[in-house]
Amino acid sequence: MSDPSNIIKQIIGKTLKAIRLKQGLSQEDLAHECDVDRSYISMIEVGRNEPSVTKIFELCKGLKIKPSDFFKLVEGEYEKARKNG
Amino acid sequence: MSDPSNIIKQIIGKTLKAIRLKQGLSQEDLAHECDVDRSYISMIEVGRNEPSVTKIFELCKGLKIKPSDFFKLVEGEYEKARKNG
DNA sequence: CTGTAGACTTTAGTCGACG
DNA sequence: ACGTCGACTAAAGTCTACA
Repeated sequence: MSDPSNIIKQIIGKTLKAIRLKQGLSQEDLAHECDVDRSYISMIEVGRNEPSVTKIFELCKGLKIKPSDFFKLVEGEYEKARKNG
Repeated sequence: MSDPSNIIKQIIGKTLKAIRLKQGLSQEDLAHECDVDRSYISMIEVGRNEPSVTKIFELCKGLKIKPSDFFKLVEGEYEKARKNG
């Protein structure tokens, strides 16, 4: 069906990982901060699962960033991907 | 525990409906624009289902708004809800 | 035009354990 | 410190049809 499903999943994972690394956090650290499973964070970052908006809000809380800023980054990457193919 | 799951679900639905109505669109119109089922849009607006980020991007495309703007509205309502309880 | 109800398939999300 | 596999429960998402 609509293929953007995979694109966004990948971008979310990539974005999450970039922010986490920039803050010098391990997946375990973040998992503990947000009270979510570490293996689940791994799945998100790898692009295997697409987290719900609720989960993203929790993740952002752990990362101390605003969800709207996170989604702005995602949107930026999405537009970039759509331009290039 | 505080059930943020439900809160965000409700806010997304409420936000989607507000934007849709402001544009004078019916659920059917929007469903046709985005190529998603009409009954599913109803479920979202009523707060029964929480749409994935991918779905929200599709919905925003049909509404001709930027996803980041949508999430900004959601975040605003979320903060408001957290302040009041 | 909208909400809801089945019935159904796919995916998210949790958890323990292993390389 | 990270990825993944397996198994499970819950929820997303599709579609038809009725009030």
